[in-house]
Amino acid sequence: MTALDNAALRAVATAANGEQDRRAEIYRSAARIFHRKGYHATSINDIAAAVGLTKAGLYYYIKGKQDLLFAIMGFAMDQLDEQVIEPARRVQDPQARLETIVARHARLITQDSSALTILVNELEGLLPDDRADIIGRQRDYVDFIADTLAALRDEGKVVGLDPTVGAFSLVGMILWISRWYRTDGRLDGDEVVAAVTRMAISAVLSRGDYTSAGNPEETG
Amino acid sequence: MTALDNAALRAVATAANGEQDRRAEIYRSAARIFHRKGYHATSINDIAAAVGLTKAGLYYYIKGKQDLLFAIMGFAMDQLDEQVIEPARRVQDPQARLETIVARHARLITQDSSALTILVNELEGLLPDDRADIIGRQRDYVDFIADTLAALRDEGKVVGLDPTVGAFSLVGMILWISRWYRTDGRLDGDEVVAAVTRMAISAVLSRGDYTSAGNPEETG
DNA sequence: GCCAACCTACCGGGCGGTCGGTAGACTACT
DNA sequence: AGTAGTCTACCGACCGCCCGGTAGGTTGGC
Repeated sequence: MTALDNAALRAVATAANGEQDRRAEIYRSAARIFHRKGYHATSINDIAAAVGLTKAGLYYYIKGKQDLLFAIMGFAMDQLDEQVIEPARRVQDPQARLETIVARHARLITQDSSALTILVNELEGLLPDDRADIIGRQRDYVDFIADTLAALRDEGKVVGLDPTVGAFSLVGMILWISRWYRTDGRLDGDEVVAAVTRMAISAVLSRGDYTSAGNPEETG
Repeated sequence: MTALDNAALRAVATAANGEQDRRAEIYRSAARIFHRKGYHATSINDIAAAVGLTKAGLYYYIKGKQDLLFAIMGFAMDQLDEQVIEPARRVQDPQARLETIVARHARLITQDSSALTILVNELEGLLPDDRADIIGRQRDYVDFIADTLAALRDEGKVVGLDPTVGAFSLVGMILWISRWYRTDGRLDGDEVVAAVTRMAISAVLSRGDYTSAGNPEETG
């Protein structure tokens, strides 16, 4: 029964896909499950079952649970490099560049948040060397945004905002999308991306007439 | 040796504290470790060792790992209710109320982010009933912010921003603080709170002269 | 003598990971 | 055409370890 089902599924999969992207299917499934349950709460058996293999069978394709995690995070970081950082680097005007960063990052998340969310939530599951690698790449990304904010400050468009704090805050706003955005929700992906991008730009650009509403009790 | 050390530590602790806030010390330690390593990666032994007990000794005070987590999250949610929501409810003016929410929530995080961070990161470690409880209280909080944004929209201070998206985005910005803020960093807690509050308000308030910098390549 | 506040020793179970296979497709040689 | 060998893609069974949790003490202060 189960053997037959598995054989049937495998036949379909083989027909649909090429032949050796079975490994890709494993990474995709693992990312989905890590995203849903968390790295530590996910067992190798969970992943094996999700791709129709036994645990031992799965180990034919992967080296271990930690390598699986590192590979997923590396993939996510590559996505960020290729789909966000590189395109944004080609935009000269700082404000347009910032819009590119936010919009592209947000769009990646609305399209498939698994790997990108794991990237920020499961750092402590990595081996020290791997963690250092990923953290370094993440810091580069934040620095890139901070540099863009510094350029806006030099243009006079941003006043009184620490570029690093600004960069972190924007990143937080963007990453949080994966926690509340639902594909079948009231707004579609493009609307969410547009709304968040508008907020992000508005958050950093100075407005000449800004004044606090004042808050008498906010002193203790 | 170890027994002596433990006894010494206990003596000091007993002298310093009252008598039955040993339980509070356990919750505080557990929150700190859950925050650092994550719930699933933390063993009962880790917590026991941190408070100078054996595992069995720890079970004299707690009912189980899951109850410990739920208690911590409940405590964090209580903090949010008492230190953020209730004070903000007493502020009538919508903009001042939003400033109160952001500033107070951000300040809680810069002061001690453990419980509040666990509150958002370890939901899937809870039993279904407990999870439903916490999620409900979290939703109430987001709705409270969204209502405040809706009030600002009615005043004409916010234009074209979906209150729910706005609320989620602000929450994301605030929660992310716990990931980058360091007590010994360049900026102190008050500066961070002020900067984030200013950004949050600026993010939602409309500016008459806003125009996108335009982004030709951002169409595919 | 009693009770709060612990301890040592243990339990069943699930974990990541490995070992020794083997069915079957595909070649290689006769 | 037959058959021996080889390699890919898996599986069942197992390992040692550590987990959350418990049973049954022991001890020291009242």
